Amino acid sequence: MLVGHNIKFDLLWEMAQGNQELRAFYKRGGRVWCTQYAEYLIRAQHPDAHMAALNDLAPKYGGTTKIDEVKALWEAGVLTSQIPEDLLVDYLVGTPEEDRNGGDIRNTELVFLGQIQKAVAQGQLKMIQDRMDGLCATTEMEFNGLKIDVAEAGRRLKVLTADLAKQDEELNGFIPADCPFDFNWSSRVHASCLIFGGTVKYQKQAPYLDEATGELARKQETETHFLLLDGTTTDLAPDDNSKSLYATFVSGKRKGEYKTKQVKVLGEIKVKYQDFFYSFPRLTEPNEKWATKNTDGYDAPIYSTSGDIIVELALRNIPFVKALRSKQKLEKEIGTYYAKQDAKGEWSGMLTCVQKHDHMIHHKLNHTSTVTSRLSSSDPNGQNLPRGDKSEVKAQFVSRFTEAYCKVHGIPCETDNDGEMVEADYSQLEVVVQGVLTGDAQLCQDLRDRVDFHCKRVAAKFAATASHITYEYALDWCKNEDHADYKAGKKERTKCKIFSFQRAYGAGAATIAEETGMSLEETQALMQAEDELYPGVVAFNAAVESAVIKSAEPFSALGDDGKWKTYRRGYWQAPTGTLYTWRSYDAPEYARKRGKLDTFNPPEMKNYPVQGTGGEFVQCTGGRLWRHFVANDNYGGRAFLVNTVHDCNWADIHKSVRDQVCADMKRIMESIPEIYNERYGMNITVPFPVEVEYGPNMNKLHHWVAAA
DNA sequence: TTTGAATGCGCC
DNA sequence: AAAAGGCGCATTCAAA
Repeated sequence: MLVGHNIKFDLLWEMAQGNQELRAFYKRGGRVWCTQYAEYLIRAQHPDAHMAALNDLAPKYGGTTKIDEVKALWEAGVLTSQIPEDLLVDYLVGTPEEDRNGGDIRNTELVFLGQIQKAVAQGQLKMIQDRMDGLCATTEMEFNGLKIDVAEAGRRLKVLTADLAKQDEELNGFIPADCPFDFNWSSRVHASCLIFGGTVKYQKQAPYLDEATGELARKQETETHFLLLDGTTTDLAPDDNSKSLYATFVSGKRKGEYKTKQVKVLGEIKVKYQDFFYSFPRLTEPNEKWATKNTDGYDAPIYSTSGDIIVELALRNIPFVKALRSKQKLEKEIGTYYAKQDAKGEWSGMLTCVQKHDHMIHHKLNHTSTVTSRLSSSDPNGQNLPRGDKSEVKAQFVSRFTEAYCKVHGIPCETDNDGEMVEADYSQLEVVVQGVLTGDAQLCQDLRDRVDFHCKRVAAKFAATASHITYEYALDWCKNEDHADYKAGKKERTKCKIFSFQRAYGAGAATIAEETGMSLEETQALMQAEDELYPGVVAFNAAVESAVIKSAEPFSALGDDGKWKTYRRGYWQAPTGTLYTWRSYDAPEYARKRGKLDTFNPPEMKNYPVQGTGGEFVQCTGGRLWRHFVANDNYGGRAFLVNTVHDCNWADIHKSVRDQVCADMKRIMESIPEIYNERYGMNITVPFPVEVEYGPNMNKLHHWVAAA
């Protein structure tokens, strides 16, 4: 076993050096243990344990703190190879006084040994081991990286930029001609004032009154004047009539020359930045719930101009809102997923992460940054790329198996790019996980029957209200395009789909009614039907809540009002061993009156177990996938794992291994019941169906079907 | 000029 | 009588 703190860093270094021993080590069953990751899991993903430093952990496990000298050199940008060797040795294994049994390595060892004890005591060892293989998988994904079609990105960026210019031109026609400041449609203040009326405060350089004189302030300048005999001065040059009034030198080197004097005079009118106000008339009535915390120049509320509000305004025939919505979308897409230069010339956006020499992006997959044990991604975030129905960004993500690449690596090649991208997704992962965790008999049966949950809810909704319909009828109504009233059925299904997600995680009837457009009564009826249909879910949520309250310990924290108060922190442990923790928050006013000062947040308690366990399953099978790829030498260098997004894995493959890779990914990812029933003694009775897609880029994927 | 809060939006 | 959750990144704006 290789043990290290944030070991991904060291593994990536070794891989970049071309260390072949590492692969051999893995092949013979070698494992890793990251003390940073283990600490995070042992502490139930408590925010304090996110990306913890070894320096902070070591003293808690009987170790020492790092030698500051080395740390200081690193922070100053000195390369390790440039640091004196004896200093590095002291840093790594301790000083001679410590018998060379100290330093970073001893600290890591102490932390590791302590963590093993804790993990065993808390029933977390298997879970941590499985996640460590998942860590190897993401390390491999980061190392492999994502290939970007830079030419395609450039073409798309040009099109988007031209479109944006068009929207800007249209929008600029709606700025009042007398607007005295630089109107910015991206400014929430400007947009709100223009649409809903309001006063923009802007700064401009302008003259001002001098407090001492009451006159316009002016610069002071000095001028050279002629001195007159009466002691006054003048800027007029002497002429024949006036020269007798001017003073002259009567002796010395300058004898006969006119005397001069430096005098202070009022110069140009001074200006300074001052606040000015410009009011816009109201074009349309704002909804008071759109008010933000911000105010305009006269302290009136600024209203949100976010996407959904702009969409709502479009129904009111406001002439420019369509262009404004287009601009918002284009700026988001260009700025976040392509590239943009700000006023200072700084570049931002995803394309700034593309390596110039090989057009690869090596994104980060972070294991210790969420409270639910999910992964996060950054630099760039590979987990929030716009979907294909929204944007073409994903078309930039292509295969690395170009003709040139194949030539270098001795892989046969028939076209200019023989590669394909593969995405393997769990279907409805969180619903499946809810079945596993709650054990609800009906939910599990429905999952085994591969029921369409949204259609089932459509049926339940109508069963609970006036007209009764069967599940079979709902299925036909909502999904059969030939059904006489298919359009209405599809709409009903969409509403129920929104309902499902909101309901599952604790949204209130009011929120759901608002979101789905259903009436409050309709929503409540559906919620009740749901509880009756799946009583195990209700019981499970109650059990989590009672475990949290039972385990809760007090702690102090700053409240919303800036005062230190006592809150509670409680825990719940999943059957896999993963721990979850929640803190309480200030109770609402009515509860405080009855002496209840703090409460736990039910939506958080409902959400973490499902979201976290889903993430855990994906990481576990990610580890299995990685082991499989290692054992097969990445299919002879023809397939690479490259990304994971909460319920899916991506691979970059040569088409010659497509069927094999797709079949293997599907089989391994679907093996969750076998893994957890054997290794964890669980009793999972529901399938984890995986759909596999492949295609020339991540925006053009087709379903893969196993050969008969 | 830098920093942090607020807002908004991309994904699951 | 309250409550979908989890992220990362970009922009604006006010304060330091």
